[in-house]
Amino acid sequence: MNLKQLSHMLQLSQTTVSRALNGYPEVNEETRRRVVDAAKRHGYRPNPSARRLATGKTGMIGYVLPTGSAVDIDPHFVEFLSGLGDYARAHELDLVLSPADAEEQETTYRRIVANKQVDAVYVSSPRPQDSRVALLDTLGLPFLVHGRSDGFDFDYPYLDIDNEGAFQEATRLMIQLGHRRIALINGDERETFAIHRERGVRRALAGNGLALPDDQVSSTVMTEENGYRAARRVLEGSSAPTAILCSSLIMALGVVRAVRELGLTIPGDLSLIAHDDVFSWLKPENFSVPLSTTRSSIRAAGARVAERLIARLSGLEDGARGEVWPVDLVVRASIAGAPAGS
Amino acid sequence: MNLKQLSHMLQLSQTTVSRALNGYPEVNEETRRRVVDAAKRHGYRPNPSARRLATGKTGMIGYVLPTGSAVDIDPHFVEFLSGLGDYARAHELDLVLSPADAEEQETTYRRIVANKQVDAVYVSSPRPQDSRVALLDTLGLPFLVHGRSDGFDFDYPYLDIDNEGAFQEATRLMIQLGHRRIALINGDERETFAIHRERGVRRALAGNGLALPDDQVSSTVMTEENGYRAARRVLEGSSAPTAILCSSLIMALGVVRAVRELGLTIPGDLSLIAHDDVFSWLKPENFSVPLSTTRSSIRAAGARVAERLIARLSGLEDGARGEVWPVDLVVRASIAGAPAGS
DNA sequence: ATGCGAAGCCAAAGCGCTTTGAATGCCGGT
DNA sequence: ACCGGCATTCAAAGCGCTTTGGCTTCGCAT
Repeated sequence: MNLKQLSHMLQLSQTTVSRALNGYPEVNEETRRRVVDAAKRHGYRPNPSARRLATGKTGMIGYVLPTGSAVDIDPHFVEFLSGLGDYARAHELDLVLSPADAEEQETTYRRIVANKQVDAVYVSSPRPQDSRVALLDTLGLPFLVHGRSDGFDFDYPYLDIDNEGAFQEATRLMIQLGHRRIALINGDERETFAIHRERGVRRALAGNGLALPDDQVSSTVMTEENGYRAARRVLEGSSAPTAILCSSLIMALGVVRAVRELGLTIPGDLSLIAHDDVFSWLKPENFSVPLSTTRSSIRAAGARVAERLIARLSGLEDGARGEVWPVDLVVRASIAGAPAGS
Repeated sequence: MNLKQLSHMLQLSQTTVSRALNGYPEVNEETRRRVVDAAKRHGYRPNPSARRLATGKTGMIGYVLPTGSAVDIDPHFVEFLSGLGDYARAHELDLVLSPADAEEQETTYRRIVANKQVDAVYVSSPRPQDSRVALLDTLGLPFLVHGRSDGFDFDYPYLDIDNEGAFQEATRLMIQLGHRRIALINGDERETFAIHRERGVRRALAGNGLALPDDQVSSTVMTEENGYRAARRVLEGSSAPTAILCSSLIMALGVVRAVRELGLTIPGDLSLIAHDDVFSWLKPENFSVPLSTTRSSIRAAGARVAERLIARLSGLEDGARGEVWPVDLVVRASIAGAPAGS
């Protein structure tokens, strides 16, 4: 059943039927009712390919997926996707993943713009002065950044959490508990979130006349193994920390392993706070010593990104609004006062 | 730059240019060269929307993403996606994710077929007699199943690993080590892979005159917490197992936690083998006691699925071939002879 | 009576490609 | 000299929608 058949059946022109269905004003309400009704009864659905060709709108949002044999997609991605999909579903909005060489994403972005493959894209894991943001801005493709890219002289729409505030808060708490030697086990230092978190830690320390020595901070891809290595390094160093801030639950697994291997205990010898993106398959309360966390649901962020993207496509949202979510600090058993004599 | 402009520039008809570019035989080789050359020089790329409308082909593959507030996308998905994307990238093949209510995927499948949104789809986490497989078969949309769906009287294309063989092998090894009470901590029992794994365990046990009591098997969503609970349950039961087979590394984390809490040791009191889908962020060799595993890279499977899908679209693969990969059994420190007197 | 704007509808022209059906020129065969 | 056949090429007809520009009709002010 296509438009031609439907309009013929209704004894109307395609123009009128099309307009009736798309909510244009220049059609009699009575007529519109007839049309809408008939369309529903016959299960008419406009052919998206045709509509696309005519309007240039695709009804899809895109994401350029960095790939490569050496590239591992972050497990956070899937959680984000859950939220995004959950929201998008209600709007029958599909998501197009365009795989690209991680080192050469620009051509892919250009391609999807030239081909008008999607109406908008979202960008994740941004870095300062992220080239993708600059590119999208000049290409004019609507986009939304999950995270933030500092250092631009123009505004752009983003959704981020208050990484700096969260880690500042967590650090401050450690300090209040008497900790003086605090280490940071962070994510990839090239990414904005990691930079913000480190800044938060430094701020809190500086506010109390303390510092974060370079050898007390590690910035690597967030795997269990890297968490373990970083923890061993600092804990076996000459001035072992009494508190550690960690950027992910997965790294925290490694930290806990290192602590155990060294015969130390949490929170007796070491206090630990990690960031929790909220996974269903790994929960901080289920660590052998329940983990204190800075918590923010990445899934909720996914839903919000979908929501804003959809708003933007339907013209409800414009401008380049940045949105920053506060982060919860959840205290559990993994922190305590600094060990005496430290 | 569109076809019209290009053909005008070449003083040729759109027909000929189109044919030259698409490799049709009825065009002079000399002409073809000219056309191809000019197209490249001017960076001409056929508009996919137009091509789609004309041919019905989209150049995209699809995946119906089950969503819902209670639905958690499996972290395995992202690893699979890495492989898929990595392969698809080389072919400029995009992937369309269509979110659907987990309980009502059929309408979504029907929609993407009716709209001709993709050329083929892949299906994952199949169950026996999976309705999606039956549906796709009748709808005539090319598809490939990652995993297997037993119980159909027709053939369909799939890529699966030998779950039964892997767990049979692992169980047999436990038996050879003297274990007699073996428990299974499995994934969702409704999914084929879990059924096959359980079957593998039972086969091996039966082959040695042993059985798998119902209270020694647990089948739940593969989270750390569920692994922990299942482990506690069996280990605190009246006839605690001396060996456990576990369906995922994440669950194994929970098992290890339970073991530790109960004051037991691996492999002294308990031998453990888990299935490893190969994640970059959590490796079996990094468990406090290195974990023996049945290993199969889900990422490689993703790449292979992409490869076969592409072959199918270009007409290179037909038929309904099932492909089953063997699984490696990797022995590490987590297994040992059954404790004396057990 | 005349003019005019608003409401409502329509025919037809795209969107940019593929593909059908036909035309042209050139060859060897009879 | 004439014809069927092959190699090339082209004009035009879709694909199914949106949108432009126009055409009626009707009510109301002039």
